[in-house]
Amino acid sequence: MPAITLPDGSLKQFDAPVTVAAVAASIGAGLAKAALGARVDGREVDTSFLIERDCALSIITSKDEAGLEIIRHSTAHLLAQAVKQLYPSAQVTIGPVVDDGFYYDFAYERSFTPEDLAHIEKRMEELAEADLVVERRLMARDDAVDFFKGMGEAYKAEIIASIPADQDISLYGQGDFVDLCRGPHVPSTGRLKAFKLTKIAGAYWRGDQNNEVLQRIYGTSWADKKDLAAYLKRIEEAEKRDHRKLGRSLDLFHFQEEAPGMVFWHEKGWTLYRLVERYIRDVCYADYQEVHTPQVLDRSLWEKSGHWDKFHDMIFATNSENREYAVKPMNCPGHVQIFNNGLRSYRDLPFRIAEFGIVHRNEPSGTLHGLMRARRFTQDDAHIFCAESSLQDEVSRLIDMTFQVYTAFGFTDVEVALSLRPAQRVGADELWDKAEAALELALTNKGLKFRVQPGEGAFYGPKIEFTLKDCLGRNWQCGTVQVDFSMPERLGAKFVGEDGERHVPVMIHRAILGSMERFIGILIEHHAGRFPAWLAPMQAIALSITEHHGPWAKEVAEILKNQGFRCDADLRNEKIGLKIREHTLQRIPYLLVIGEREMGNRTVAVRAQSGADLGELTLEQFTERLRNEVAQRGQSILED
RNA sequence: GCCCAUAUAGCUCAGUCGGUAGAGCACUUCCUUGGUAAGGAAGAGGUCACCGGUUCAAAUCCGGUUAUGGGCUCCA
Repeated sequence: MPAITLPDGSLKQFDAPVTVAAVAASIGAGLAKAALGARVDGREVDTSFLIERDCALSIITSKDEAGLEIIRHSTAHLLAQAVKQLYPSAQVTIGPVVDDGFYYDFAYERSFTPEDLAHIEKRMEELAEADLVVERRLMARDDAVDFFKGMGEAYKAEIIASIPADQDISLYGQGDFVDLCRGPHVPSTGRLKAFKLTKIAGAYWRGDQNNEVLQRIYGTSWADKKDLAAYLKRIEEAEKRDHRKLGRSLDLFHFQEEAPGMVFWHEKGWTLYRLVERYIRDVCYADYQEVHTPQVLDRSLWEKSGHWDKFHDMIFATNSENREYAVKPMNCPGHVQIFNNGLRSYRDLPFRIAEFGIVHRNEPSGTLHGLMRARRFTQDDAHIFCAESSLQDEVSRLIDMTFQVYTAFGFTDVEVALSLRPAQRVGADELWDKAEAALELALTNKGLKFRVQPGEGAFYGPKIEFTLKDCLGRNWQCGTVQVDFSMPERLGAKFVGEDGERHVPVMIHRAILGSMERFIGILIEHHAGRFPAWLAPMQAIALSITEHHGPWAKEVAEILKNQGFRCDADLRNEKIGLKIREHTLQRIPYLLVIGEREMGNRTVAVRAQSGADLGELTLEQFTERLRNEVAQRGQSILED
């Protein structure tokens, strides 16, 4: 006789075991229609689930995030069913839910084409239209293995075989299709109303590049057509902020075939770059010695550091006069040379050196991605040589610094991860224990949420990683703090301790932005090219209404430039409407319109990026406003 | 590096069945001297990414290379 507690606290009594669907129906016809699944004492189940005991129940509908996941997961099954019907020799593998959608991986003798995708989608619509009932059943593991093997589904059988032997396996069937699945799923395929297949891609079986390539089909699925349309619109809008598009339209940079993965910075892009660089120099290098080390170093140094062994595939090597060189892929060995140049005392620690270090890495061709993943990039790199005892304090300061900087540039959505010791590593376990504990404690003390990634650390030490998102929500690692037990030793770094003996320092590698290029790419997308005044390559432009007003427009631009503002004048013989349109599209923060009245009063009519009319201002009034805005950079520096 | 797709004027893109290339914007010149998101006219501009093949004939079909885009793997 189950007594069911509903989310509002009310109690429902039943005389006999009931299904979730029946409970939903007893509450209301609308809910019965909307129910996709339920949470029974926290566990997600289907609407067909039979409730036999007292429990807490909440019905899941498409309004819940969990409901959307059920819809997406079921749409993945619908995809698999359609593929099996159209291409019977295709084998199914896995089909999980991802952000905003799902994918399904198939093994098939050829690649799917965009035309195939259209056929598949059409078949999915037919299957949804048919409103097939989705049924769950249990099977013993070994029986399930035989069952799928019998169907020729080798991959499924392999997956099931890796599940512990004593566990039962749940299968979901709809029409002629059966799939291994934990569930829950929608009660029938008619609940899937708004989906679209979006792309085809290759993906390695079990994510291992030594395995065969499967055909992955991505799709998106929503509660209704309106949500689907909104999603597609959102993606379309996001694509407009793509830094590669804005890089061209705002004349910031370009790439070309002769230098794949290497940026040609144009004047405006380089101005932005230098503004970012200046900020980092002011804020992050204050307690550091800024240095600069050679771009090309003898190969033997890279062999000694261990980089040659580990990274020679991506090192650009060169030789000249019978010597072999490597273009530096990292700055650390160079920095160790500076530390080693002279005898260091414990009194010199922590010894902090920083460099805007230009590195070249011959990244695999398929991984390049505009500014985000380049072959030549600049790290806001620094290395701290310190005693083990000050490790935690240094790390703690670095975390503060990282958040201070991200906040100043307008980023609040920062993900933090802690990567721990990998299987292959150097250094004693006690060292790793201490270093991992120091990093973890530093993060915990800040009250930060972070993801722990076991086995993901560098071979030389654990690391903290900070990631930011691009316009399509893809994560890019930017800042990093890494502890290194290996390189100081390998490259002979030593200091004289209080005891008069030589000791090997611990080395911390850290970058706040990570890569200037990547960070600027994300910055462009984050602001959609509409930079705050302190970052805008061009802060204001004086627009003459007719050629007659040119002299004052020119003078305005000169006066502002002399005060250190980034300003220009547009004196072309064009209508003011055109000039406003063009410079608005160029995302210049302030347009200074100059006509008869302004020339007479020695003023400017100010129009903001937003289109807002700020009225007629004297140059003193305007520059005060601009100066205040630029000073916000300073404010974000001061806020701790 | 792997899978798929793409590459036509400075940019965005058409180009049917294989018959030697088109638009809009930008550019140049001229007209227009104007008040908050495109004034008008004319002109110029392409070895259809590159290399090879098929064909009487290739932007178009086939193969290769390079680059780019989306994923995978890897990475800041």
